[in-house]
Amino acid sequence: MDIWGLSGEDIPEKERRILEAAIKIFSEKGYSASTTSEIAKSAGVAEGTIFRYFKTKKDILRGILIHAVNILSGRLVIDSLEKIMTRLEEKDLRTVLKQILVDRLKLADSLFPMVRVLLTEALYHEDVREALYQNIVVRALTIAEKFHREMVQKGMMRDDIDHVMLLRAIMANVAALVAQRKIFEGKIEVNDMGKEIDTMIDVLMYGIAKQTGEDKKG
Amino acid sequence: MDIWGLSGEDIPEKERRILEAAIKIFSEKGYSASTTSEIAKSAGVAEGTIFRYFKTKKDILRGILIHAVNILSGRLVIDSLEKIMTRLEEKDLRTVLKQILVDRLKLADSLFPMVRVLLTEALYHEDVREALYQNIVVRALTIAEKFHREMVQKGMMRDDIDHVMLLRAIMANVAALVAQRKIFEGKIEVNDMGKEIDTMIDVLMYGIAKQTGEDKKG
DNA sequence: CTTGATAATGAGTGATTACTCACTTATTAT
DNA sequence: ATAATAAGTGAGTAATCACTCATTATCAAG
Repeated sequence: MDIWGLSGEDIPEKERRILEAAIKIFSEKGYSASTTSEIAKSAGVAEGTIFRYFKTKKDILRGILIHAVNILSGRLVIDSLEKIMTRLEEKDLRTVLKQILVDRLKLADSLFPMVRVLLTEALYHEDVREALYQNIVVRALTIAEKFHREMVQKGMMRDDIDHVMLLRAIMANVAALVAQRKIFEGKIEVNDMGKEIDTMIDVLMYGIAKQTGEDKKG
Repeated sequence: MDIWGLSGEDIPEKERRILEAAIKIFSEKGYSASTTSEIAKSAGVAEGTIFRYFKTKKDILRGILIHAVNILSGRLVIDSLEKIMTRLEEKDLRTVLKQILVDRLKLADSLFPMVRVLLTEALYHEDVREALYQNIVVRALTIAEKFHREMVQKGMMRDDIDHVMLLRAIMANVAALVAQRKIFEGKIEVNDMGKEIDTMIDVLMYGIAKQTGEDKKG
């Protein structure tokens, strides 16, 4: 279990410990409300040690954000998404969507602390948004466009919506499900997660309006 | 133009000025990174005056959050939503959805600074989430259930999805559109907002899958 | 105008915080 | 074993911040 997504990389042991501790503390209290002494204690190092690896407190945050964007834009997100979407072969739309959803939900669970820090900073700082946009949104849009084109070609997806709408619709639903699970966990009762995802895909594919034809539930 | 939603209410002039300034500052830099002296300067009062109206800095935030929840759960959100949803009469689903969407988008625009503060706090504090849930989610779910029941009765909406899914699908799409406009404003080009909303409603109603029947675009 | 009460002020204060640096400990080379 | 270098430490510091309070301004009533 690599909760933080900081394994593998060639980061010095101590620096990694500090970053992991910082993600934990920042994610619990927010950046400004967190203190360097707290991070030091949590990382099991002296406060001075922190400043051997990071010039300032802001630098720790920068380190986390760069990492978060790398993880999110790297193999853990885009690559696996691309893999699912390009290895379409004979799979139908429902199967592909379910793969994407289950994949993304697992990811969102494991990366949640990091994403919370990233999300908060993105809410307040244009440069973070710009990095997010360039590294994730642009790439995701490219993949979505390709996916859409192939699915239209196979006659499985509408051709009268563009890929921006498509990506937004999918991501909005994933985000809503994650938000419901993470923000209002336990409050909105969910009987069965598998069934929940199936229903969501159904709504995503066929909408909320009453269908007159009998072409659903393929 | 009442950007903050603090008009009408019976709040002393000075207190309102302080709250408005605090919303502005908190929304720009986040609660912890904002200072009381900054708020005082922006409100045009002495720093000491703030503490005649609010015992602590946390109390200012509390005041804002209470206000935000009141506004969001009060006439500006739930009431207008209820009005649209209950005065269905002969309107079709598309018209109703469009009314809801346009309504909510205008609202999100005007209340954005307040919502940003609320959202950030909700990300980090369980009690804020609880207040949001009890005052907004529960009430919205009640309205959604009623709306769904009536729409099913009219044969305009699917009866095999529950109202939780319905509300989530609608809110997710609204949130995604707002997020795109506010967070990535200008980055993702949008040709025409009216057309954008129409397409979104279409996707919401009929989904992304290719339809075989010819019952769309009613 | 005088008086009493209330509202507003901003210099001052104790607490907290990010960051430094003189010193200690660990590691490596010879 | 010893020297040289690097890594780690934590008490100390200057700056900042939320909050206080003695003083001043504003206002109302007689």
